[in-house]
Amino acid sequence: MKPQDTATAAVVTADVVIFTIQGGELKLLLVRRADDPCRGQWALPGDQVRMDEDLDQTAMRALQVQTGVHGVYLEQLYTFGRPSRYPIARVIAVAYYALVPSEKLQLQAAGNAEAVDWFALNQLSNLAFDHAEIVTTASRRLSAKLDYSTIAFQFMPAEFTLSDLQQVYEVVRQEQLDKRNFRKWILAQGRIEKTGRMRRNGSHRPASLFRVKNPHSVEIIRQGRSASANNGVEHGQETRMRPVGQAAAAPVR
Amino acid sequence: MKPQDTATAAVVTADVVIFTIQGGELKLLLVRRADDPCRGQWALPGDQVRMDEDLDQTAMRALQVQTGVHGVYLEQLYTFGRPSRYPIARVIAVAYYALVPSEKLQLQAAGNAEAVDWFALNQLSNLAFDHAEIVTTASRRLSAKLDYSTIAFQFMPAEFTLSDLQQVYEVVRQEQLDKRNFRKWILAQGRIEKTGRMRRNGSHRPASLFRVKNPHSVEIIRQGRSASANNGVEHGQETRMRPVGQAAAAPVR
DNA sequence: TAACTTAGTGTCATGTCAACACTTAGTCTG
DNA sequence: CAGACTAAGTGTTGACATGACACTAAGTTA
Repeated sequence: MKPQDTATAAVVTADVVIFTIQGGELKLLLVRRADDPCRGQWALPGDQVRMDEDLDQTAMRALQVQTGVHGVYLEQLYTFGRPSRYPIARVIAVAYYALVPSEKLQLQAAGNAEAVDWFALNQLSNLAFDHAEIVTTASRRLSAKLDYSTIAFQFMPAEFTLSDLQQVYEVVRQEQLDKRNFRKWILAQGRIEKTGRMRRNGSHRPASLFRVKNPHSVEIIRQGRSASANNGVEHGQETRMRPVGQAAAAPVR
Repeated sequence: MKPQDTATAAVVTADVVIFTIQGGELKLLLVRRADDPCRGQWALPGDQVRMDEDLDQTAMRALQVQTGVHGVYLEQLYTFGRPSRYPIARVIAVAYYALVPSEKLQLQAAGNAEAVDWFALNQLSNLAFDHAEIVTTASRRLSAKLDYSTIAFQFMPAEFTLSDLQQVYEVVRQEQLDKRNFRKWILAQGRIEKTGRMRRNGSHRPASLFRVKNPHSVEIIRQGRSASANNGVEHGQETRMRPVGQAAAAPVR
């Protein structure tokens, strides 16, 4: 509430889980630490929040330094502050996650061509600090959000096929989807449209290309079906997850 | 990531939006500030994160100091860190929200009987700092979570009627529900059971009392209907929309 | 005992979801 | 140039969930 004299001045960082889809896998960007706590280990890109900088700005800066990309989806995830998460100093991490379309990927080694690489989600070495936990939280959030928002489009390049899009859902959700049902569902939303062009690659029928009508917005889909009906009158009168406490289920009491 | 010498040591606080249902209204607890930035204004209860204290602990402490209650639902919400949100110093607020059952309400003026009071959500004076924004974020989260989790039970006393429970949904969601459909829906979940006792108050038929079978857990309901498909699912935790950028819709690019 | 008040209960139409297989349009190869 | 190969593309149906809708039951009070 109020900064007292006995203040705990902590270092605050913004760390970003940068996701992309590459080669049919969900990957994220890691940086090999050059400095000492955990030197040599892979860690999430991030930096300290500067004095006159918004948290979002710090996250965006970290994102751009590593990937060079602009204008990608970025959202605050959760704040990690266990005192033991960082040795010696008290460092609190405001974690973000970002989605980068595969097309923008080449920019990877933009800044310093130091040790930066993409890793598939399931083959992560042992990450620095509590970054493994942050990654887990981010993956869950991403997967959940695919269901009830249009966030998946944020992975897509300017033009893509329906199979491409379906693959994004399959890779993130880690389950197979039915082709016909998927197409019906995604087209019924009316959020993508044919570009008119075709992609012909392998030795098979070419695929229609689509674009996202509104690529800069992420909307909520599932319009809150909620606790059964509401209005209507009859006879003129009727009328993360992430609670504090153990891992993710029951709050401490 | 790493604390540098040019470090930004910020003050970090945990502020809590404490919700309860009282008199058919969704209310939250505010404290009148005694100290100077914004002295005299109403603000969310909160305190600085101490050096060896987890963020969750700070939030719980703030909760207990003001309400005296133990064992209520507490969940991290979002972190607010605009440099301008606090004059002079850089103060970053990790916001939490808590749900307190109406039964525990009397404990209100437990600690210091200073200025502490419950306010209906729609009649808030002008709050200190960016606390109005925090409250808005918390309300949205709460309302969303009612839909896809069993969080509503956290408002309930040990025994309650179905009408009581329905009222919680109606008050938070701000819409009327159909009695028959609500009962069907809530009972079909199998998460509450009759205690066998009745409550008789007004001059009308008495109501059966119910209890929550598993009052300490908050579960996800809506089992991910997702993008059409075959097998079952798991589920994450989650929140709702809040991409970096303009208010709440489109991420900055 | 009549009036009042909230508790409590079931059906049906509609929409949504998931399961399911074959045809089309290309390329490649023999 | 015909046959094999590959991924694209396309509808129907049954099961289930949702939401609209009205009257009876069991107390209390006048």
